[in-house]
Amino acid sequence: MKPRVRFAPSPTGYLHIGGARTALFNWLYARHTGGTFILRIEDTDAARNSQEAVEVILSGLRWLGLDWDEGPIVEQASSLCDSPTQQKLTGKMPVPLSKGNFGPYFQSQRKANYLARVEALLSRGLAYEHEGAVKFKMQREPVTIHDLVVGDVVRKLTDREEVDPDFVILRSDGQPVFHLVNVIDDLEMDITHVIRGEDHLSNTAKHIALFQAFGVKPPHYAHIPLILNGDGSKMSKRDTGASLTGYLDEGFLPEAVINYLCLLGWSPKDNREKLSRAEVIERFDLPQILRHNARFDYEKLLWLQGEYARELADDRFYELAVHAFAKAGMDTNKFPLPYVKAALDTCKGKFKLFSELPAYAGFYFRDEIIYNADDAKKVFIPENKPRLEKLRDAFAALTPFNAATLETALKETAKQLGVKAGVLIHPTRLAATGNPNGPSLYHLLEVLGKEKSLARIEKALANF
RNA sequence: GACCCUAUGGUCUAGCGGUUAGGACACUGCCCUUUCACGGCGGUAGCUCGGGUUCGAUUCCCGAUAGGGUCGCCA
Repeated sequence: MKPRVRFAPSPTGYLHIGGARTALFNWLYARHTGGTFILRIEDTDAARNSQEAVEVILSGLRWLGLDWDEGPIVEQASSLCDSPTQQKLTGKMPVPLSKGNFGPYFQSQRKANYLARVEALLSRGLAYEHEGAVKFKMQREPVTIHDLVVGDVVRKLTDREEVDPDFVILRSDGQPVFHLVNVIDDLEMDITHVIRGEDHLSNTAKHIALFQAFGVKPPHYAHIPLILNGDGSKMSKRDTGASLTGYLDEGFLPEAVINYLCLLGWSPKDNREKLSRAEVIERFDLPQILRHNARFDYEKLLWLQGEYARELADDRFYELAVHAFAKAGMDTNKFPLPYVKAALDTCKGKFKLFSELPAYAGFYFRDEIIYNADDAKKVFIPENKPRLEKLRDAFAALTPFNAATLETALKETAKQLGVKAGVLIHPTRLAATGNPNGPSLYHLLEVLGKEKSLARIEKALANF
């Protein structure tokens, strides 16, 4: 039988990076084994449940490219959309729809099942009413959990459970609780493998007992280690970097995020770090999952981001770049397309995050150049003024105004002045871009064109 | 507090009784580039501690310590 695995998030309005990793591992296992990946929305908590909150999850998974075989049906959304909440999942759909033969995949639509199951437990004496709620009669003996990652775990009773091991499965307001619905759905959806965070390991004893009460063999469990903050503390909602959406907003590439997430808690064991999606699917399996928690290393993610950013196909690179400028309030559409492309070509491979791009190359699309104060103090000095004037004259005489002629002219001028090229390069760069670093000076001037370049040098001369 | 999981450089990891303990990120030196980035060649830095088992432990066992998790009418 082909594995049936599921990712079962609850719509809280954001998708935790650890949740995304759990989804990824489930998806990878399904794809590796040729099994089925199921997305189930655990929206039993009506207070927190909303269409927008569901959409945060769906758009997050879509952005990562984690497609599900069974689960909610959604409209296609642009992978570039920044705010998932702006996307309309169900503008026309009052009730979320599902695909798959085990639906619906929203727990809010499955309540009758839960109540029937509770009735069955009640009638068989396996549960009882207590202060208006229904409690499950939990066994008093230790439960052995056969975990595919951790191994056999004998879960003994805690001191509290020694007093009362039973737990509520139906609240006094009639709402079923997580442990119950989670088990019933896994059971009714024929889930074969439950891959989830290690934070569920202790509670698995309850789940196993519930499966047994329903007379069904529990699924295989695989508890994966947690993702911690860089300082080793628990990564909670308010920590920066905890939300998947944040990475989208910062201009990360989904392939970089996916690749990095794979490396947290799983290893291909052959020293490979950068792996394509197909390579990971081929190599991924439960035994290679590690048992200890991993700290999130933003720097390493950034490295991977740079790797993928450098090899981006031109079309996608332009699209993402234009989008990044638009987000920063700069409309590149006001400029001729060849100019925009030429400008962006000088930046490719030189920056990592698209959110950096407006600051890195904004000078191409802005008339007002704001000089970096520290650098201006260093290079806009009196002895450089006549040098820059001489260079301006040399540039002004250039007939083909391109990178090659600019370089020759600059070096020739430097030679005549008896100074190193850098003495001319720095003030010129600052005049043209306002920054001490950026794309190749000669190429950037070529893109800017003779008129603009000379005008900027002229303007800088007034600042000495 | 009880119960559970875990422990290799700063971080992610390879290792599965005998290795000069390997790789990657980060840091750093040099080269390349008269910016930045990329690339190339080097470098600093590691088996948490204490007992066992063994001829021999990073590796196996026990304990301690540390970190994380669970003990809800949250999920």
